[in-house]
Amino acid sequence: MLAYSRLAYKDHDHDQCIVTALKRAEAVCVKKHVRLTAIREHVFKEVWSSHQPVGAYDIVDSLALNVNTGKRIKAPSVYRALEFLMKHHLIHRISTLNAYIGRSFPEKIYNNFFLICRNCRVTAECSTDQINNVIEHTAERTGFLVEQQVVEIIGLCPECKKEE
Amino acid sequence: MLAYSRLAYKDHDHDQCIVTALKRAEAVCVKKHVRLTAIREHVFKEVWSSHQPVGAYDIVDSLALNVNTGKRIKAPSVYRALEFLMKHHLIHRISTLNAYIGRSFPEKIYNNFFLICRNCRVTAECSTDQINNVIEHTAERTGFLVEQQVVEIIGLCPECKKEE
DNA sequence: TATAATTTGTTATGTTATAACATTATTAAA
DNA sequence: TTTAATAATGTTATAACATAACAAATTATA
Repeated sequence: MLAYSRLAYKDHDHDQCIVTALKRAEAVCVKKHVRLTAIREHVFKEVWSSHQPVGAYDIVDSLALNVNTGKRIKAPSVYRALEFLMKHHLIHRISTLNAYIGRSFPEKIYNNFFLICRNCRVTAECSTDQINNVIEHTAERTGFLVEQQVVEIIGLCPECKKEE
Repeated sequence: MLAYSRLAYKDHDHDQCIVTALKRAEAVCVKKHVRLTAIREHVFKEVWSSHQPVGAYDIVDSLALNVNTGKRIKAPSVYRALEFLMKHHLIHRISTLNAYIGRSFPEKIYNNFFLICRNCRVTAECSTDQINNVIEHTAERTGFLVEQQVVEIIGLCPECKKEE
């Protein structure tokens, strides 16, 4: 079965995406007894601000001022928040873009991959067991133990394909 | 069919790997009427100096002095050489390590992936049509046009697996 | 040889990420 | 409910990776 973040390619009420994602994140944090602090929540929302991966320094810039103290939030704080969000499987890092994107399938932690549009940068997350199986199977034959997968497909999304 | 760079995991005469790779690179350059200049050859050999991906600044450091002029080869020169080698499919960039590694299958340009040991960093290149097919097939179902693939598997190589 | 095209040198800077240590906030224990 | 432990954040500095812009030298071609 193939699941992917279809909304990425469609007009939609993106605020709703953010609200939903945030609710899920809150639930995860409650369940795990970890804290979704103000900074972490801000960073999470910035990551979720679109279906394009967001760079760490974009987040630094857009956060600009700490709402509580009026001080500028600096890179290490943002990276710490990203690290926290990664650790708890709330976001992904897109290796080929050095950027971060929200998780579309919080329940499917491992076998996901990404379709990254080289034109508009919109990035869809896909989830299918097939790719996982092939990777596991081929790796096993070489005696390699798979722990983590980075599968990033670069090309043209359905919208940008039309225009070429 | 699965092909992978088995030697990466075995004791072997690595100088032979370098010699073979260099010969192939020379042949490619002759065929394409492009120049494998001194710098490019040095960079190529450094990339091939082991079965672990090599960082650009490792190359800068190890090149140290230009054999011809006695001047230090600086980052831009190394990056240009890497760019050239990438363009002509003579090396790969490993996205998750920001590092470069020689191509094991010069003839198989697209559907390759990597098994990267998180312990010793030894990286084996694999070539199989299966993974390619799955990716193509799944992407197509979403209307996405695949142009490039980054498939990097992180885990433990056969040797390091034993020791854990 | 003159001209164009390619390659390299050089300086500076942009971009991404983390180390190290001080301070503050929160939680848990006494 | 003060006290101690833990977690989170602030702050400064720098490491690591990469490229822009322009000058000089080298190589190919007319």
